[in-house]
Amino acid sequence: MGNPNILDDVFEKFVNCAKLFKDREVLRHDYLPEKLPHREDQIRVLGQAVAPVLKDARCSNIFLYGKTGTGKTAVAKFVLSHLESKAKEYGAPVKFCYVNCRMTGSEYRVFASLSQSLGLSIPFTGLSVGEVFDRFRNGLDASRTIFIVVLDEIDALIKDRGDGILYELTRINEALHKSKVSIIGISNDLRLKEFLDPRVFSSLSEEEMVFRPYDASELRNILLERSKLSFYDGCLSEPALSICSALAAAEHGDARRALDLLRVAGEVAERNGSPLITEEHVRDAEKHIEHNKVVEALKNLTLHSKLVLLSVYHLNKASGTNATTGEIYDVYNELCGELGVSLLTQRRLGTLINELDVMGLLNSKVVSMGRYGRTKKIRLEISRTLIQDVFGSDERLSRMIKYEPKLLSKNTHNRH
DNA sequence: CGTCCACAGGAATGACGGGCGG
DNA sequence: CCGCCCGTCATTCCTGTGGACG
Repeated sequence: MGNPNILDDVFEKFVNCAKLFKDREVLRHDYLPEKLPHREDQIRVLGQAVAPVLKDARCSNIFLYGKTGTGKTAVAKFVLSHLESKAKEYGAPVKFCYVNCRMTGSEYRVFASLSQSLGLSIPFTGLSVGEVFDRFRNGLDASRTIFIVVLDEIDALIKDRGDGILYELTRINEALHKSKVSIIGISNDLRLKEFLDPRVFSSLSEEEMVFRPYDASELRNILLERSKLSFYDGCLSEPALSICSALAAAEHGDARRALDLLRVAGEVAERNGSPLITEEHVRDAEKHIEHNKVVEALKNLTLHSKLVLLSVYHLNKASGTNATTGEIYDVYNELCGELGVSLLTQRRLGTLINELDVMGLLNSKVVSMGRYGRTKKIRLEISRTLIQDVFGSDERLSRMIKYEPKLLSKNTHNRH
């Protein structure tokens, strides 16, 4: 078989080159450090807010706002884990449950997850939401605890499912005799209140905390702390550290982003056999991360979404101008015909286009062409070559890349 | 100034695979 | 095994609309 020397080389290089990583885990964003620099105030305030539970009282419901990577989740977990150990010390019957609403996905699973943390077993599916809620309530009351529910990324749940779950939760205390519930809501979206029933909102944010984005120097400190744990001494160059924090600061002060950059930069450096992480490696890392995200997104699309993208691909190439929904539908129709695939409605196509827009693969904006109607102008947001690269490996799709839609030639009645 | 195009995008309603309790 | 409910994807039907044209 083949040529073992090649692999030998790779392994050899890996083992021999200076090791950079002491502990890679530290740079993951779900790692909870012992210190959260620049969040001392928030920790203190949140700590004060939840402290009453140690004296058997319910604490206020609290809402944490802030963009991604501003430390909301970290602060909440940090405070609660300390609270938990304090509670043990005092023998206070406190329990908490952390749920990430976006990951969890639905009301049903949120309640299932809450119930499980109480030791109740809830089937994956099969029950009505009401039934799960009842079981949760009963189980909770029986457990005689003060229960703190952390609902992270709550905006994701509310935006497409409404505030029913929160309404139920805010009222649950009325039905409890031996237990109490407090809610800590975490939202990335500052406009969340607009989506909420005002009654729910006011009961939910008895207290509010806003997390400002980190600035470059704060990010720098955070990275410095973590890099001490994750890399061996002297492996990280000053300029690399600075550029990491600057890049992440430019992107709404996202610490998560900064940590990702640093970790990937480390991996790049390691692969290059460099004993030092340099500015260059960080820049490579930036491209790398972006590229990977897009490729992953492209690969995971459904066939129809891919065909929509390809339709835009063809239209943009042919006319040089932006495509409209109608044109896309025509070309998409043709591609489906070529592949012998049943086609979706135009209505459905509209939502697919919006989804692709949100993912940043397309750019669409509504424009009115007056007498000639109202539509969306759609443009590809990613390079054509990337589409060719990713879709080219699929036999059917690569045929559709080469295919020249007939409609393009006769469909040249473009005004203005 | 009203008309009317070419859609946008909300609401209601299936169809369907998965999974439950009984 | 049946009847039921879940969540997801899709269709059907629908009302809404910015602005160039006449």
